[in-house]
Amino acid sequence: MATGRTHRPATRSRGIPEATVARLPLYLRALTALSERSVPTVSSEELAAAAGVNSAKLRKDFSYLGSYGTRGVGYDVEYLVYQISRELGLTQDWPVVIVGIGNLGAALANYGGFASRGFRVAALIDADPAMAGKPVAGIPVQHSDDLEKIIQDNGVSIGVIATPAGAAQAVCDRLVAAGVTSILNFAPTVLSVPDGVDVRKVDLSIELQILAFHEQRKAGEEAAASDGGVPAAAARSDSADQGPDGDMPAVMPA
Amino acid sequence: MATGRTHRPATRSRGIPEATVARLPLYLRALTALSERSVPTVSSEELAAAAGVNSAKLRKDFSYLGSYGTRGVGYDVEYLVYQISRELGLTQDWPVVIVGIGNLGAALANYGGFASRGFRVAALIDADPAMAGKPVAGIPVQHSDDLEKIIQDNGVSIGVIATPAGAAQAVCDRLVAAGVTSILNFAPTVLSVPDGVDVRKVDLSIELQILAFHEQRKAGEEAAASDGGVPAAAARSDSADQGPDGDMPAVMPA
DNA sequence: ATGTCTTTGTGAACGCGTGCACAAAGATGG
DNA sequence: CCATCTTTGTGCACGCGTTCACAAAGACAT
Repeated sequence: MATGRTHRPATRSRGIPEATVARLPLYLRALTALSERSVPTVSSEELAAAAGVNSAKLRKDFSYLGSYGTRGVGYDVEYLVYQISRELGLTQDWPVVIVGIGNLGAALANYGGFASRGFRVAALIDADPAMAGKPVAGIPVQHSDDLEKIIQDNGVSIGVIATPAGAAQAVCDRLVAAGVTSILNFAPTVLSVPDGVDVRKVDLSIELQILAFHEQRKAGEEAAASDGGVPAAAARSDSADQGPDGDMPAVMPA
Repeated sequence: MATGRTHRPATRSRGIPEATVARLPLYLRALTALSERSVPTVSSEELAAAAGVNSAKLRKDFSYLGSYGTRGVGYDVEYLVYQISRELGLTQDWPVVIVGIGNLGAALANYGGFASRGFRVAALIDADPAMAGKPVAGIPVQHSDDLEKIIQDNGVSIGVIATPAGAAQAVCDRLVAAGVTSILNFAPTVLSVPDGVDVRKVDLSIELQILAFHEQRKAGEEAAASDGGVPAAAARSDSADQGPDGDMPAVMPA
């Protein structure tokens, strides 16, 4: 997962476990693909394979939504698409603002999957006056002075933060004060928000570091295995290597 | 979290829980900020607040790495930065390739936090011949025909996929065949990989849908609370509303 | 050297999530 | 109408992760 939730830890919503909610979009995507191929029904086994999960898990997930399957047959694709969409709240329109129209913000604005399911980019906002009026993805960028007005006029409740880390908390505070209650944060910072506001973060750097951890471990194991069983910490022959298992309070490449 | 892991489910690496590994980058970021402000030591309480976690959790996380704190005082910032960096494998250099230089790929290439900690963009790869040679973020884009050679020449073990969904699995297969063992996937698809290869995914669409779920729930609760206790599904006055709790196997806005 | 005070490190309990394995349900064919 | 076969829905057990609460450890003052 390239993400981690913040806040709202144990508040099981209407009995649907958080882990299940996180998988529903996955199922929905697989089901939509089946729907486009006009497949009428699908078994838990097939759908689970398409979504990359265990079939028992999938069945249990669906059981939280209700009994939508038919034993001996499987699930009706269209029906399930509708039920999951409704459960996720995708049968209504969600206006979204993107704040911070740099490289990433522009990429997000252009992202097709954005508009595809109930989400609509209501406005693009940037602090740079030079950006104001310039169209990105067909939408004119507006200056952040008007942030509050934009939020209120469009009834926006979901905000995307794609600003530099330094500006993120201030933007977040303004969004929340203006009425936004869900935030998707791409800035590499921990945001603090009042209760009742959901924050999800997407952090490239964290994901890479997690991969590096496992990568290092794989390299170490492999070296140990071919060496003769010594559980060495890390042993890569390429690239400059620091002390193998040093304990010195050294400085870092930062 | 804007992510979910795939594969390597229970394989506790060297005794460090996966959940802890996922938090180490967070601690590292907070510690680096302290280090830049020349703060010598920090207590678990302070650091936990900066990282947005519980202090007991933080102490337990650190206990997996060893006893690096001093009772009555706290943790030495520099020392801890080094230990976590080493544990995450950031004391070595990780060449990374980005495949798919569209809006998102370009944004990633330009992302500063990329190079900051041990990661180096070794190459940008795209399937479009028109892109070949064109510099993005100061690095010339190379054609995907040369993918295998690029991987091998640079000793790349981490690949980032930023292609359209349709191309992702094919790119993934080629990366893995060429020797990549860790993949960060931005394409909205489930990738299947052989054992021993780690995949982490970052999926904007999924994150938004999770937010929408909670948002809908909040709106419902609020309406129920002000209405008189009926647990209605959703009741927003703005924007067109579908049937409130319909059960019909209807079609979807897709 | 001794006492006090702060903060770590961890034992233990609890809750969530996962996966097995099977009974119940329904379709299908004779 | 009955038997068989497929597939769902779920009870149950297990393991991971989180949190509490406290004993042990060390700093610091006297």
